Amino acid sequence: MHKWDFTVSSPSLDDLPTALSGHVGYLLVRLGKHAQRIFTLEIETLGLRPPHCDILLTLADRGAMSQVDIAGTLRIERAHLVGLIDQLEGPGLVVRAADPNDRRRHAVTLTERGVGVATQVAALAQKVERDLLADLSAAEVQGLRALLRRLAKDADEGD
Amino acid sequence: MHKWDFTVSSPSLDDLPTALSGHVGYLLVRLGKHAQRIFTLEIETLGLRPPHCDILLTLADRGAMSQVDIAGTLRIERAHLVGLIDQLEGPGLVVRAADPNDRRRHAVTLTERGVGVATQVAALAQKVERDLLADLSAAEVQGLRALLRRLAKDADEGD
DNA sequence: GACGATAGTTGTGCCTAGCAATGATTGTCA
DNA sequence: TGACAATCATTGCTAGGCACAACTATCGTC
Repeated sequence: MHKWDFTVSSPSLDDLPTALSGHVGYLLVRLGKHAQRIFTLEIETLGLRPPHCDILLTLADRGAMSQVDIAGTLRIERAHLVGLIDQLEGPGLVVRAADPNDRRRHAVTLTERGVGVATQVAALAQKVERDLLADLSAAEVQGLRALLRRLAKDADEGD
Repeated sequence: MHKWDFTVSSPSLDDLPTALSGHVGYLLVRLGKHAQRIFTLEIETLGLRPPHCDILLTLADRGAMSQVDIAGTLRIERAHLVGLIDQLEGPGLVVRAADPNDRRRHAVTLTERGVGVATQVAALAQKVERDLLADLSAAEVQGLRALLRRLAKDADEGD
């Protein structure tokens, strides 16, 4: 005889102590990791990881930027950015150009190919967004986004 | 003459391309990391890291649990849990006991000291929660929590 | 009693993140 | 003009989080 005849359902939120699942902070951490995970799987086919995509989308929106500016905008360490830009420059998605006004700076710019990949990334991000918010109404999504934006702004000011 | 007389304000959400800041997914990732970061700083004084606290709070709520159950509830790898339990057993916050019914299992239980620390952790979590949600009304917090809970539940079912 | 499944453990590798230090360049100020 | 602090990109080091494979001991099934 089986000791347990029912299949053990994957533990859901209901199994969590309210000391965890009742906290917005914990939910944010958990959902943030989940969103990161499914996005990572989605962009795997492009040979990119999340920070690469953040950089591509930022450059697509802003045009040329120095590495300090990119790092500041995306809250990435300058030091890490070096390798990330290298990995984007390898396949020819971005180029580093010397800034004539300030020879310490490298102006990072999207190539034509980079623009194309950025477009694909944006499409995949939209897909992830739809999957993530499938069960919410348009009004709920709008309200959620507004609240999260306020929290994010508060967090930025707190630094 | 200074080239820039104004101090460069820390880049906020307004500096982000809407391709990023307009996505709930991106906001969740960013806020999740932020919540994790301030909580980590808060519990540093206890010599603990976030996963330790998750375990302590879960055990405080559930009583004795096997390591697989803990791992399943908290979505932590069994393998990773081994070291975490070790680190909690070292200072005497939990104990591993042999389960008489199943000698493969180790029943992990809070010690008296563990119960005390779990209480401190819960208090710090409350503090972080207040800081994080300082600018939201009670009704907004409630609405936000409800939406996040639904998303978390969807995410669990999707696995 | 043989066999597959489960629990705990060990090890490996990748990604993320923070901090220190260096060389080149720039802006400031005496 | 020249000394000096600050800035930019880079390299190196350290550590946590996470996923996966493999091993041993034990359990449940047949």
